This record gives sequence, structure tokens and C-alpha cells, in this order.
Amino acid sequence: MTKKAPARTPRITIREVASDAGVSVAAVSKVLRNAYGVSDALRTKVQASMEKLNYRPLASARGLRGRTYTLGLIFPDLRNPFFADIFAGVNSALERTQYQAMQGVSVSASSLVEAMIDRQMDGLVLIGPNETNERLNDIADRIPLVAIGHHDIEAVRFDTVNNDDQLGGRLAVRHLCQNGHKKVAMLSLAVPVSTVINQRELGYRLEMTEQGLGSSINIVRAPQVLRDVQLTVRRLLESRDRPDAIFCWTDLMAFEAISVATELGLSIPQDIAIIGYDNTVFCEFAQNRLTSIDQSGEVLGLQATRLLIERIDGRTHSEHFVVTPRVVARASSAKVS
Amino acid sequence: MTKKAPARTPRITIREVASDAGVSVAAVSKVLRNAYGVSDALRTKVQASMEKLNYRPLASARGLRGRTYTLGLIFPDLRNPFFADIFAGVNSALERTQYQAMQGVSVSASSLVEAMIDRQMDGLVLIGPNETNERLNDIADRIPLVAIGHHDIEAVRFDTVNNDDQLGGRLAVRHLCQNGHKKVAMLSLAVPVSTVINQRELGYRLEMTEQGLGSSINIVRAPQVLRDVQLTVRRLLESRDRPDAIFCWTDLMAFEAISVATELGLSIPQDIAIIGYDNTVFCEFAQNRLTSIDQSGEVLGLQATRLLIERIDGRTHSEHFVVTPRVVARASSAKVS
DNA sequence: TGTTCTACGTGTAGCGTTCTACATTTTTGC
DNA sequence: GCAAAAATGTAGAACGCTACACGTAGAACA
Repeated sequence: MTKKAPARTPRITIREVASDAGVSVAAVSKVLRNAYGVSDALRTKVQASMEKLNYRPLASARGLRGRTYTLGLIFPDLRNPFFADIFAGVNSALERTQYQAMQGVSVSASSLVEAMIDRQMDGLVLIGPNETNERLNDIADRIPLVAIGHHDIEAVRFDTVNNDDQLGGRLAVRHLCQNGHKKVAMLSLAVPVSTVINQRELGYRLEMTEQGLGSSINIVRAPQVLRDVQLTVRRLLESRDRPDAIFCWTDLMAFEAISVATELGLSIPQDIAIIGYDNTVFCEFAQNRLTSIDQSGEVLGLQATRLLIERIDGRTHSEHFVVTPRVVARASSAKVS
Repeated sequence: MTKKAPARTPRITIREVASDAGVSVAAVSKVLRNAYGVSDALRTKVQASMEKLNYRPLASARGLRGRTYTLGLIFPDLRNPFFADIFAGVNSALERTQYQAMQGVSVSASSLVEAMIDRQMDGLVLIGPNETNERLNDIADRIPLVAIGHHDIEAVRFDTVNNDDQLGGRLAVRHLCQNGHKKVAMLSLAVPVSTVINQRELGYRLEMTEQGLGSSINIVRAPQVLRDVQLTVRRLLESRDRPDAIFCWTDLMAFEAISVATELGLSIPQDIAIIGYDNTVFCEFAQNRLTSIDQSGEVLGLQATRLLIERIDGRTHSEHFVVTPRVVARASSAKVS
């Protein structure tokens, strides 16, 4: 069925390093893992040989006995530039470690998680997982796990890293109110993709109530498809009691809202104020000038990675790291006289 | 130094499947690889056992002898939503195969390539690699390789998949000219990140000349940093002989150009027309309405994957797949009276 | 009828690491 | 100066799978 691959230069193995350095294979392995019981002399000698032969340990072989020094990241989507921030954080946490991150992308993590376990990842970071607690526990039972963007303080088998989405929701509403926008609607998702969205909605509700705007609470839920979001926004903006402002659950959605508003000839923020979430790079652009809640993606990525490595190293109690979000104000939510 | 990880449920191995099915380990392996010499009866029996025990082969172990059924994708960046299109193509090519893709992100592929070879990827797809032909040949010598966005028809050790960037450059200029824009500048990169950019510049030059606009040729090169791009664009737009139109080497750059133009109070396309490349989803938004060259990312990803698997299966002669780009016209480049 | 094929299964030697158990040398404490 | 302890190094058995080399049995052929 399949032909033989063409012959390729064979790899340098640990054995060759050992014989070059004049020591045992076990000794080289020890240096590699910087395990206990290696003299400086030996280490130096071995490292020289490794350098000279340009030796690189084969992850598959390591995996068969110990770890592969590979972490798996699972993103729900590649379109959202916010994930690039998280990734930057992961990378900076990985500097000067032996670990390497491999990414996968999948809305429903399930099958990808299996694939990553099959490939002997030492641990997994799930980003915005659309999974039940139960399912996450099952996964955590089989591989060290950290979730970014999953609220479950009770989780004991895995760690979580979040920004305080409830506070984020509150901040968005509070900011809009301070700028004189009263009728604040929230643009959310029809199918809640994670616990994150619930928290943001909750924050929105609570703050609206506290601001005495309980009667204006209006959560509009759109399917995640581009066309449908725009349809939903259009319906909202054309309705008789058009809101003053829209709190969008994501910058990406906010950009779509801006698009629809622009199409309808509405001006932002005079006719409609808009605020997003994530503080993506695109917010800054003059065609958007989008006010957004910053959740420090880089910090999220960094902390998650740190926690994951701790867990791989044997920590068993769970930790839950929370970042405080902050408003980054731009023109899209400015005060209107 | 590091503690022992908590005990985890041990994995089902091929041996257990074999004993459950009452056959040899070798037989199970054959079924797994659907190798030659397996009767239907045997196959059925083994598959039932695999199902029943929920067996999944361990990639590391397979890798040590044969293949891991894992492909590595290397992206230069995660911020550009265009790559999501390529990824979608890859995934659709992978459906109904045993293969799984793992992604890595790195501007200079070098160290990531090593990491992926260490992790026994069966093959690599490099996207917009910032590498010399020589270096790519070296890589191809060690692992099956396909490059997306690297022009080198002469390459014999690896395959390439491209859109015709030279034609793309021509189309952009031609389109702008047809809409009455004469002084077309090109916004390019200071440090050419790949052969792609050269081709687009070449296309731009050739078409400008053919349109009799050779004297207006103006390639402005900006560093890739956000701030610097905006600075460069600002300088261009404020210059005494401001161009009529800018051909941006990427949608992402075009959005920045739109931003600067907007900031300067210029209107698009009356004061300045803009055209991008990639036809990203964001082009459609009303705040951008960006005309762009579509290079069918999905097709690129699909073809690259197809070629890679062929190569893994033993093909040794190289193939070079080319997609024809097309203009997707929007308001940013419309005719001005 | 004997001989040659072909199809189907199996046994088993690695693949390149890690890691336990042990042997040997050096250091320490008294 | 001697025993005990600590430090350093080594041998070799796994890890889970693939693939080579064979063995066997029935079919096809002459």
C-alpha cells in the first residue's frame, strides 16, 4: 500500500554520545535530565560531546519511559487574535525550560484531547473549553490539566486560570453608565460556549440592577455564525426601543456590531455606544476605536503554563488563578452630550 | 528535583487487545496499520476487541519503529486570521485519515523545526517560511516537507503550494488602474519575510510599467512592528505627492493603512484607495470594506496536506501547486468620479 | 500425486530512552 | 585510621509498538 520513504540521514543517539564521551549511556541520560549524582567533570564532558555531535534526544523514545517535554495547547479557534496573546504568555513561560508547546485547534476539545494524550503530551492547557466539569475531571484524571477560561473554583483535579469575568461584565456596564449610556444591551451567544459567558452575563445583570437599570436588562443571543450575528445586531439596532449601548461578549462580535451600525448609518457612540471584551490589537485602529475590557491574555498564558509545569512536577492540590480585568476606554463608548 | 506524578489509569496496550481477541500482537499491529495479510475474520475480531477495550495506539511507541501519524504545521504568526483559512483546508484534507495535525508558531522556523523532528512528526508544512532554499533543502533532507508561500519552482527535495503572487500583484495594480487610480504605491516590508513578497513586488512593478505608470512606481517598506507601519503610512500619506492608492502586501497592513488614513481625516477611496491581500474575513466589515486579493487559503492548506501525505508515502519527485488569485472588489478601491 | 504458490498468522528483535538496583569511589565523623 | 555515609557511575530491563523472517495450510497447477 505505501512505499518505503527515501533513506534519510540517521539520527545521533544517546549511545553515540556516550561512547564519544567515554561514559555510560545512563550517565548521558542523567546529564540530560539533570538528575542527581553527576559530577561537574562528567557533566562538562558529556555536554561537550552532545554539542559536538549535535545530539538531540528523541521525544518518542523519552516518552516511552518518562516525559516528552511537550505541552499541548488547545484553542477553540484560530480567528480570534486574542489567542495570540495567550500564546505569547505561554511562550515566555517556556523560555529557558526544556518544554515545547504544540497547538491544536478544535471547538470541541474531546477528540483532540485524545489525540494529544496518544501523542504523550506531558500536560494540557485547554483554552475556553466547551466542556462539562465532569468531562474535564475525566481528562485531568489521565493527564495534568490546566484550563484557561473555565470557571470552577471547586475543581480539584485540575487548575484554572481566569480573568474575573463577572467583574469584567460589571466594569463594562459601569463604564457605559458613567459615560451616560443607560439602555445597555448585551450581545451574547446562543449556545453558551463556556462558563465564561455565564459569568459575564451575570456581571452584566448584577451591575445593571445596581445601577438601577434592572428594567433595561436585555441580553440578545446570537448564533456564532458571522451572518447570524450581523442579522441579530441589525434586528437589535432597528428595533423601536434601540439600546444606547451594546456590551459585546467579544471584540470580534463588537467589530461585527460596528459594521452593522456603520451600514445602518448610525454613528458611534452618538447613536449607539459599543464595548467589547479582550482588548484585541484591532481595537486600536481608528476605524474601530473600540473600548474593550482587557483581560491580559499574556498573563493568563504565562500563569497557566507555570501551573501546568508545577502539576507535571507532582503538585496535586489545585490552584485557581484570577486576573483582574480593566477597562480600556476608547471613542466607541465616549460620553455624548 | 521533581516529585513523582500521581498514579494514573494505565493505558490499554496492544498486548491486551491481542489477548482479548485471542490473536498475536503482530496480528493486531497488522490490523492497525491495515497491512497486507489479514483475513476479514481476523480483522473483525480484532476491531471488536479494540472497540471494546477502547484501545488507542500510543504514538510515541509507533514512532520509535514506524510513523506517528502526526503532521506538523508551522505558522509564522497567530495574529493573522488568514492562517485560519489554511488551517481549515488542512483539516478537511485530514478527515478520514489517521493523521492528526499539530501546530507550532514561530517567525523563524528553525528551532521549531528541530523540535518537531525531535517529536517524530511524519512530515512538515511550513507556512510562509522565512528561510533560504538551502535551509529548506536541509530540512527536506531530514523530513518530508511541503512549503506554502515559498516560491522556488526549482526545489526538488520538497513540494511547494502557492498562489501566483506575481499575478496577484498585477491584478491589484490592474484593478486600481481600471478604477481610475494612477499613482499606486506599494506598502511592503522592510525585511522581506519570504519569497512571496518579492513576487508581489515584481508583479506590482511589471504591471505598473505595462500600464504606463513606470514613473510612479513607489515601494515603501515598513518594519513589521505595528507602530512603525503606522508611522510609515503616515509619512506616505502626508507627503507632498501623496499617492492615489496603496497596494498593501497584506490585509493586516491594509487595516493599519485604513486606520492612519481615517486618523488623518482622509476618505477612502476618494482621497486614497486601498487594496489588501488575503481577503480576510475582516475585509467584509463595513468599517473596512477592503478590496483584497483572494488566494484561497483553504485550497492552499488542502493541497499542501495532500502533497505531504503523498510524500510521506514515498513520492520522491517534487510537485508545485499554484492557485490563481482573484480580486474581490469592495468600496476601498471604488472608482471615484 | 506431488510441487509450487499464495494467503494468513506468529515470534521476536529491536527502536532510543529512562530508571532501578547495584557497584565502586570518595568524603565524613569520631 | 577506620567504619559509615554520601557521592558518583554503570548494567540492563523495560516502555509499546513495528516489521522482518518464518511457519503453516490450503489452492492451483502440471
